[in-house]
Amino acid sequence: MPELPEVETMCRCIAAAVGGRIRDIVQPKSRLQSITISPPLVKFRRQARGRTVTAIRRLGKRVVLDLDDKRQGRSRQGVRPMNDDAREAAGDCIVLEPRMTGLVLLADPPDDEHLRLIFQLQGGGARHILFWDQRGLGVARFLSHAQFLRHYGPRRLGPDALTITVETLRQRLEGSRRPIKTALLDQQVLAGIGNLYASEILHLARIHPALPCRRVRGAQWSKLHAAMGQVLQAAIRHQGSTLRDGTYRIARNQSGDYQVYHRVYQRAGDPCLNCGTGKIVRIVQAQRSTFFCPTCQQRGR
DNA sequence: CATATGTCCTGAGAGC
DNA sequence: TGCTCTCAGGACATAT
Repeated sequence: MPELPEVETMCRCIAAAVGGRIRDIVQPKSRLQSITISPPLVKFRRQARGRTVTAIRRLGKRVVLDLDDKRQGRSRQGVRPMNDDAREAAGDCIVLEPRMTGLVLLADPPDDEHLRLIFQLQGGGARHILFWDQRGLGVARFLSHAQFLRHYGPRRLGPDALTITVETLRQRLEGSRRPIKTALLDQQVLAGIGNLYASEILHLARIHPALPCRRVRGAQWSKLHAAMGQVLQAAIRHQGSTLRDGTYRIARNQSGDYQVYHRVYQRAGDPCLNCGTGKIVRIVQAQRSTFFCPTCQQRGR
């Protein structure tokens, strides 16, 4: 399940595709249901053909391919630098949402049967961008700038989890009755955190996942904010987490590393690596597994 | 308005 | 062996 660190890794791995011009978009024949392509492929292809990828950005858990202006042709295009604020694009773009099992790669998909979409390129440093997705819950969208704002504007997507300030984080959550873990998963609150990293972050911050946001105290906001940065940065350094199901990979034979450093996720029954006395527990919140240490993460403090 | 639940999808694993 | 069932969860739609 690609979250911020995995999607950041994908973006870095496909950066060579910047400068490439989209020749065509091909959907391999498959016995499986098609992923969601919006607008439908015929129109998508018509709009994307001939456009140059000017930048590749991460937007929360999504990959964005910025495109040059159609009317302008290809010669005057400079390469737009990667930008921290994901909402700076001015033109059309393609957004790829990996959701549960999607991967965006330049080559070596885990297998061919789940290859969903091929963006054929010319020029630039890559021949194509591949969208591979085992379960097929992923989405590919072609969006005008106005559509992009409608889909992914500040009302739909909160500030990025890597760059949000502690003040903003606090502002957006304090007073809410929701459990802190559920709130961290809400992409309107902040973008990028999913089920795995929510558990890891709360464990590092030593906050009980069921603690209502309004009960989080002053010092805990700083701890939470710091833990978010630490966990996400470390996970990026290790190129994300490849879980037991082995779905996420950087290429066919290359896994992420960060699963080795998980302290709670999928470790129910194991001793806590902080205190050594507690056993990691699994609970269910909003239909999702949460893992935590009842000793280190008490509701009170 | 805030929060909760159902739905999509595939493959793995359990149980009979 | 081979069938059916359940489960995993990101994002969105719908319900309370």
